Amino acid sequence: MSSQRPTLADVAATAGVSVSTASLAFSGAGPIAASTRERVLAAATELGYSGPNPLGRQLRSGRSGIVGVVVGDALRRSFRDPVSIQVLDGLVGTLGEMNLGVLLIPGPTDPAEPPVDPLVLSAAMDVAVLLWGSGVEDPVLGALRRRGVPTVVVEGVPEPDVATVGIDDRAGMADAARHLVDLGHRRIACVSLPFDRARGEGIVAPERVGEAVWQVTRRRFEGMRDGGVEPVEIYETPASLVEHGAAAGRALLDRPDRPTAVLCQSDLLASGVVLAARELGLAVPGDVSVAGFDGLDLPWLAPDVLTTVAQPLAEKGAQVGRAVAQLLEGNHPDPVVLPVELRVGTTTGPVPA
Amino acid sequence: MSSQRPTLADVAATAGVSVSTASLAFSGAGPIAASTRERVLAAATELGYSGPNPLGRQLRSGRSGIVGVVVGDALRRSFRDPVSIQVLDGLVGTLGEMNLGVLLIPGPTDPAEPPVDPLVLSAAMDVAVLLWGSGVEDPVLGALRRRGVPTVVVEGVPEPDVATVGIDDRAGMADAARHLVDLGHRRIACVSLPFDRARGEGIVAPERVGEAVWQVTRRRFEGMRDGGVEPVEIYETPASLVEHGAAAGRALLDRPDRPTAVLCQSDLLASGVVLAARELGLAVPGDVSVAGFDGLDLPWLAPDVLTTVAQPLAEKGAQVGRAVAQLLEGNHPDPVVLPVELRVGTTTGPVPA
DNA sequence: TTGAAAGCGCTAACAT
DNA sequence: ATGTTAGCGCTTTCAA
Repeated sequence: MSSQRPTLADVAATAGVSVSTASLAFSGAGPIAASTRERVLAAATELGYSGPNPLGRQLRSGRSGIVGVVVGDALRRSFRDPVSIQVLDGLVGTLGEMNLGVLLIPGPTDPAEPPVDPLVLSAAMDVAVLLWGSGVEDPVLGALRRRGVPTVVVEGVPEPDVATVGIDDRAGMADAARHLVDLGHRRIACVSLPFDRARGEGIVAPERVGEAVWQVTRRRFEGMRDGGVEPVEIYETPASLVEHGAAAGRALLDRPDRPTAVLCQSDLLASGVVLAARELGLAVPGDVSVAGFDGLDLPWLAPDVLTTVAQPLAEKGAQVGRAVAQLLEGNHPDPVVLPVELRVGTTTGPVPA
Repeated sequence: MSSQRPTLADVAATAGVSVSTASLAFSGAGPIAASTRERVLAAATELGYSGPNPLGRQLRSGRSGIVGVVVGDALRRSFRDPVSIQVLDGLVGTLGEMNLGVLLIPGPTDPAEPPVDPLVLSAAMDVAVLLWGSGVEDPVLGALRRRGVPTVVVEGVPEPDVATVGIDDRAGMADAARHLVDLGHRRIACVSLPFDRARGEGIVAPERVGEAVWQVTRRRFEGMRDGGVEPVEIYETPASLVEHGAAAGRALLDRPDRPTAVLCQSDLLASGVVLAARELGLAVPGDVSVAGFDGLDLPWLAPDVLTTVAQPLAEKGAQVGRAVAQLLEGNHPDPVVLPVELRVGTTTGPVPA
C-alpha cells in the first residue's frame, strides 16, 4: 500500500486475496465467489480505488482501445465542414458501442509545415482512420504503414493493405449534370473543391483538371463529364466553405456572358453561389440554376432548398466503424461504396429564355 | 526475435547492444556514441522497427500523453456549434505543441441515457477537459474526481480541485443590454440557451430563470438584468442552432405586440431570429433589432453584420491548453476569466417610432 | 474457486 | 559510454 494512488495489489492485500482474484473481481473474466467479489469491491471503495489502471491493462493486452482519426485538414477548417462532422459523429457513435475512443489527429495543414503530425508517429492506437482521402504516396499513410497500424481511408483509392469506405460520387455527379442538361442548360460553370494541398483559388484552365491530386475532386469532375457537361468555366476553391462559394459566385455571375447554371462540388460552395446570386440581384433559378453535392441541411438558405446529390454521411461514419472492427479482428474488410441520390430542390429550373 | 512485431529487445540483440542502450538511441535521453546509435538505427530499419511501443513507454512513465475532452453534448450537435469548434481548435493547437493528443469523449446526450460515457470511467488520460460547463453535482466531474484525473472546466464554477477557464459573459451581456436600452428599446425579448439537460423549447415564465442549471445560461441572464433589461418574453431553446433561433423568432415576432428588440444568448440563435424576421417581412433593424453573443463570423447573413458580444474563442482554447500544462506539472492554475467586447453591427438600431 | 508466477515493452537507477 | 537490474500495473495461464 504505497502513498501514491492505490493499485490492484493494494486492494488485494486489503481484501486478503491474491492480485489475480482481485483482477477477476473487476473484469468478471473468470469464476469468482460472489462473497469474494464483494470483499474486493469493499476494499476498493475503502482505498478509493476506482478500477484498474488502463495503462497496465493496455500493455498487458497489447491494445489501447484507441482509434486515431486523422482529420483531413486543420481542425478549424475541417470542423466548419458539416460533412466531416457528420461522418465523425457516425463514427464516434459506432466506436463508442465497441468501447473504443477517438483520438483526434490534425491532418496536413499548410504545405510549409511538416506533413505528418507527431501523433501519427508515436501515439498509441489500434487502428487509424484517414477521414479525407489519401494522396498519391501519402506521407501519413506511409508512416502508419511503417508502424504497422491497420488503416481505413475514407474516400481513398483501394489499395491492398488499407480498407476503404466511400460513396459513388462519380455516378451522383453525373446525375446532377444530366439534370441540368435536361433542363436545357448548356452554359454551365463548375465550382470545384481544392485540387491539392496548394489550395489555389480562382478560375483555372480546363487542362488543369487532369492535374488534380485529390481523388474526390477528380471523381466529381469525371462524373460531370459523364453527365454530358463540359463546363464553360471552372473555379477552384481553397476549401469547401460558404465564403469561397460566394467568391466563386461573384466571379462567375457578375458579367454579361454569365452561365445559366452553376454545378458545385459541395453544398457549402453551392450555397455561397446562391448567396452571391441574390446579392447580385439574380433570381434563383429564374436567372441562374445552382446545384450542389452532399445533401446537407441548410436552414439559413430558406426559403430555398438546394438541389443536391445526397450522400449518407452518418452511415458512412458507421461503415468506417465497422471496417475498424473488422481490422481489429484481423480481417481485411472489402471496400465499401455507398450509394448517393439526386435530390431536386428549388434552386434549379429551366434555362432562361 | 519473435515472429510478431519486433521489440526494442530484438533491435538491441541485432545491433549487439543492451536494451537500455538501444532505448537511449531512440530517446536521446542520455550519453551515447554516435556510432552505436547508428548501429541501433540500422538494426531497427533492418527489422522494420518503427520506434518504441507507446504502450510500454506509457506504463513505465505513468503518462499516456492523452487529454480527454468531454464535449458538452452529442458530437453532431456540439460540432455544429462553431463556438465549441473554435475552442477545440485552439486547444488542439496548444496541446499539439506539447505533444499531447486529444481523446474525444461524448458528453451527456438525452436524459434517458446514462450520463457518463464509459470512456470517462476507463480511458487512459492524464488530464480531462469539460468543454461546456459542469452542472451542479455533475456526474462526469464526479467520476473524474474519483479516478483522480485532474480536470479543467470551461465556463465552470470555480471549485477547489478543478481549474477553470471562462469569459466575463455577465459583463458582456450587460453591455449588450445597455446598448439596446440606450437605443430606446423597452419591449425586449430574450432568446436563451438551454436551461438544463431537459432542453425544453418555447416561451418560459420569468420565474423559471432561477431554476436554470447551466451556469452560462444563468450568467447571461444576470448580465441582461445588470444592463437594465427585464425581458417581456423569454424563449428557451434546446440548443444553440440557427433553426432554433428561427423558431424562436417566429414565435416572438409574428404578432402585433411584438418586441422591438430581441437579445439572444448566442449568435446562432440571433441569426435565426434575423432570418425569421426577414421571412416575416420585418426590417432589421427598422422594425426589430437583434443582438447576439459570441462574435462569430456569419457570412451567410450578409449584407447584415450581427451586433454581438465577441469572445476570444481560440484564445480560450489556448488558455485551456495552458491550464492543462499547469495541471500536468502538478500546479493548480488560477481561474482564467477572459474579457469580451461589444461589437455593434447593422442589426441593431433606434427603437421604431 | 483461488493463488503463484510469468511477462506485456519499456525506462531509469545504478554499477561498471 | 554501456550493461545490469528492477519494476511500472495489469492479465492470464497453470497449478492447487
